[in-house]
Amino acid sequence: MYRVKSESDCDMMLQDQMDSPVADDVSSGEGSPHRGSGPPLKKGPWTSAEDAILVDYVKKHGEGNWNAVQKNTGLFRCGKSCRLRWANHLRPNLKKGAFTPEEERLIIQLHAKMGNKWARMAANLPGRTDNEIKNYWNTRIKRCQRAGLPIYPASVCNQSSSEDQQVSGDFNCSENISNDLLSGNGLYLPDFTSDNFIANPDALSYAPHLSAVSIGNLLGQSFASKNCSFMDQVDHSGMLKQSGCVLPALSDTIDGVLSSVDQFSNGSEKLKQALGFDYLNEANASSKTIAPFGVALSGSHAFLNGNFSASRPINGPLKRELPSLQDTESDPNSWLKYTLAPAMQPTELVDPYLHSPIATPSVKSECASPRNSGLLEELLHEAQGRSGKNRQPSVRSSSSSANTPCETTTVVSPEFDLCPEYWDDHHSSFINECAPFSGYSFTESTPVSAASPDIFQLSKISPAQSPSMGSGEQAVEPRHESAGSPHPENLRPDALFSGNSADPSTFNNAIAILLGNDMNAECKPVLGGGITFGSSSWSNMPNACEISEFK
DNA sequence: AATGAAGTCAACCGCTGATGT
DNA sequence: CACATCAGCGGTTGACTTCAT
Repeated sequence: MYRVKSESDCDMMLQDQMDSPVADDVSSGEGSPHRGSGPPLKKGPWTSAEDAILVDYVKKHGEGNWNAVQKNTGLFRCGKSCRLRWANHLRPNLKKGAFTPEEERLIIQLHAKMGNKWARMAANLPGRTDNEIKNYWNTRIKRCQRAGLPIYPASVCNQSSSEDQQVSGDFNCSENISNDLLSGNGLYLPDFTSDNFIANPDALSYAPHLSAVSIGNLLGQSFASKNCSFMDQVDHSGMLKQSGCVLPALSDTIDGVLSSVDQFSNGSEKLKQALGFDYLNEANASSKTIAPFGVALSGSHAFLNGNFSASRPINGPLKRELPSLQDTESDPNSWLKYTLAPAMQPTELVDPYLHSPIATPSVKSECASPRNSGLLEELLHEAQGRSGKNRQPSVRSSSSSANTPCETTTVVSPEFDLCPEYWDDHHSSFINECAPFSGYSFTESTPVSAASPDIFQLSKISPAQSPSMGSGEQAVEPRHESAGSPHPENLRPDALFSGNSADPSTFNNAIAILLGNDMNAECKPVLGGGITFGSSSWSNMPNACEISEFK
């Protein structure tokens, strides 16, 4: 008679289904948007009667042609729903029940390799469905997030790291990149350099550290990678080889920025100290918060960790899958919060810069799920072990209070300790150099007081300038002089600190791109190891460390 | 015991690529 | 080549359950 127009129109109904044996179920009222134009397709939970009909149909006709199920059986379900029901619940050989520890490990390993490719992961887990895996992963993400634990345990990271060098045809590079770019899978941000990682396994970030991870930490690690080339760290799968873990290509980009910052900061030891970077050279700086960059990036650990939230005005697909140690919903440090929340007043924007969520070691009670079968314990164990090791007292370290487990605590960061004299001399250049990280632009006219970062005048990027805008738009309107879109090459992270990069618009644009404006840009692996973003091949970019601007 | 938070699960939705016409 | 359809994928939502207070 008439067919379902498309699967998006599942609600459309065949007229002849009025006589369906399961028509009674439909009348129970679940979803009936088309009452006037025929019986609606049923939504909601399947009944055993419906299951029986579907099973019977598949036995007779085999899988596929799911829309025909509706026609041939009178089942008031759209083909899509039938397929899903069959695939997830009715097909034989489905494994039910909780994941085994082995399966959990496999999932984590696969996710480290593939990102959110649930179907492909399911292919590696006989009897498991993509939906199951997806649910498991999301739950796990949530749990780890609350606990401030890394998503990938060290063992998995190490294994993935080594495997990753072998696995290249297993999955498509561009897929990985784009997916990971979008999903921010790079939650786990261990040391940026393999040397560091190997020499100092403790550099492996763990929960409390990561939850308070700052750009300073990352920068500090980056400082150690003097000879690393930006692109050298990118292998064909878009991961950071040297990281000791698989890191998405986004991290490459970030690393490029950091390398550039490296250039900047390395040549400005005094400035570094003045800005509170001096601890970067300390062995265990990871639990500290850096205020000046905190303005710019402290919250951005969310970004650096790949934590985006669609609950903020950002591209929708970025929300749930994102492994996040700092839920932007609860984390006052969220950089995106500052960047994208238009309603916030500058004064409101300030305090969070000084606050750092500190996860306590005593996370187990809350975070250990009774259903967890091992991996989480592994993480917890690791976290606890490391927390004891790494939490060395420091003169400058934040005083963490006695928190309830997993409680997010705001601690005034003592890291912000500007040298007034130096700041007076250099703040304007610093502002110009660093502002882009924040999503705000410092104004040079801003009176700067060494003791108080909150006197920074922050001019917010308007929502219209946020990364949530379409890829074709100008993400960040240059707050200052620059007009028009800069050439993509000029937006390369390494360019940010090279040459006369004092133009904040360049930084702002670059950050906008990093944050998503360019996320939809074509990102393809290039034979030879480079990655092209759109038409601009980054493989040609100079080694960031070769830029001598700040040497 | 009541209540709210968190976790789990099933299902839906929108999008995309493949295929057919 | 354009369009329609289908199958599949990934993200999201909502109902239900479990747990903690």
